[in-house]
Amino acid sequence: MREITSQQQRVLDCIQVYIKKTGFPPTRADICRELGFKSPNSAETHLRALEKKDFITIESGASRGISIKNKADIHNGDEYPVIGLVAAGSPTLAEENIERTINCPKSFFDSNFDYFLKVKGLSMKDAGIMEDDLIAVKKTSEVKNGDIVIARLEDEVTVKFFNRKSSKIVELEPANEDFQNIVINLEQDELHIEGKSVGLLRKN
Amino acid sequence: MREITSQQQRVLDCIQVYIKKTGFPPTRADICRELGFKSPNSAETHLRALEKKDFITIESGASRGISIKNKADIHNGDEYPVIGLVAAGSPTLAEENIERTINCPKSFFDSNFDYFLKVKGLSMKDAGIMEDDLIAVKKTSEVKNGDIVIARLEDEVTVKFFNRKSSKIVELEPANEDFQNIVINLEQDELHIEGKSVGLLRKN
DNA sequence: TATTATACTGTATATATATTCAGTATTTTA
DNA sequence: TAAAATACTGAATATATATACAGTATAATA
Repeated sequence: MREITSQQQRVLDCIQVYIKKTGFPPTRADICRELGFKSPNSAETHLRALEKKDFITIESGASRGISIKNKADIHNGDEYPVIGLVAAGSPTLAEENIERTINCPKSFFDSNFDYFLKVKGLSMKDAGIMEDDLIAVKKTSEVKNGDIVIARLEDEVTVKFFNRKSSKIVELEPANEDFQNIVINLEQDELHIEGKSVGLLRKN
Repeated sequence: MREITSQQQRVLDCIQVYIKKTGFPPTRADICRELGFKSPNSAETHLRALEKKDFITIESGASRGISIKNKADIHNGDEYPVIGLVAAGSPTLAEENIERTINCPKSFFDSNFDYFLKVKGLSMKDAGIMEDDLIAVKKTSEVKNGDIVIARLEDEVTVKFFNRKSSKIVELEPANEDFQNIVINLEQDELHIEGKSVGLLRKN
């Protein structure tokens, strides 16, 4: 895909600033006013270019129907996405999995983290992790025994204690006597470590 | 100022959800579609009421010119004190009890809160409250059965479930079978409710 | 070298949208 | 007890807005 041009960047910035200032996106006329264009079609063509390059979406027929994409990427500030325990193997931070975002200082937990994961079930209840709790997840595959990890087994995402038994055996251990350990033979089964828990947040 | 009504709350929520979903505010017709109104004027009057009560601003003449207020409150965070479970009967928020402070948005938990309380012991472990967890405490004496309360009995501060048995009997119930209920006869013993838990924060 | 993308002006228009006016009915406040 | 607020339906309309069409010009591709 072609790179964004400087003028298109100006238009994109203009949209962002406008939303920040007013709370809603600009019209073609608004963009012209902000950037000094004399024809609404100037804004229109730039918008269509930005849409083609996947920086924005344009809702057809709707006034001010501009929406800026890649909001998940812009969490370098302090808006952290909250995602559910997605079963499907879709990339965890995909837009459609983000339930909402939480405003939170970067250094809120001792280690930097990337997103909040909403807990389903009680398999970790003895570790004080209850249903609907939000686990602060740091994306990493470097985990050690005893860490609470977010693991993906085929299409299922699960939160468990990590315990490496040998070079090829890993056990995922729940903290609830009603649940069984999950034993994984790395030669047969695929285990993907999404990250580990660095904190927890509960609202009640 | 008059309180927000339930219907106005529905409209406000609808706007919030719509913006979250699409990236731009709804039209009057959109609100009608979402909430089942049959006349755009239904949405219009609700919007004007919300504007009057200062929940939103409406840009005159602009399409989708709705902006939700109070975003400033969300962004200017505050320093909240962390205090230990102090045994002595000194005022809880006395300077010497403050271990440190945590920077956190005001509306971080659903209800406003006043300080973080660092948990000692495991008497509430089945409620997912572990040692060294930080409970977000809202200072209030208005609690109802089932609330997790911060109570002071003589010189001891404790966190338990609140259960009023009768006009003079209150039980403080732990969430751990190794602990006993604390039965308080209000005619004999003094019970002071410091506040209730509105959330929890764990760093690990 | 032909084609496509970029970067605009200028005009026109169907329709999306805010907004007013006219009603009805219930609840809340003064 | 009268006035105001709430909670709607239904119709009408001025205008805000997206969007197509007709041009001009330059730079980047293929």
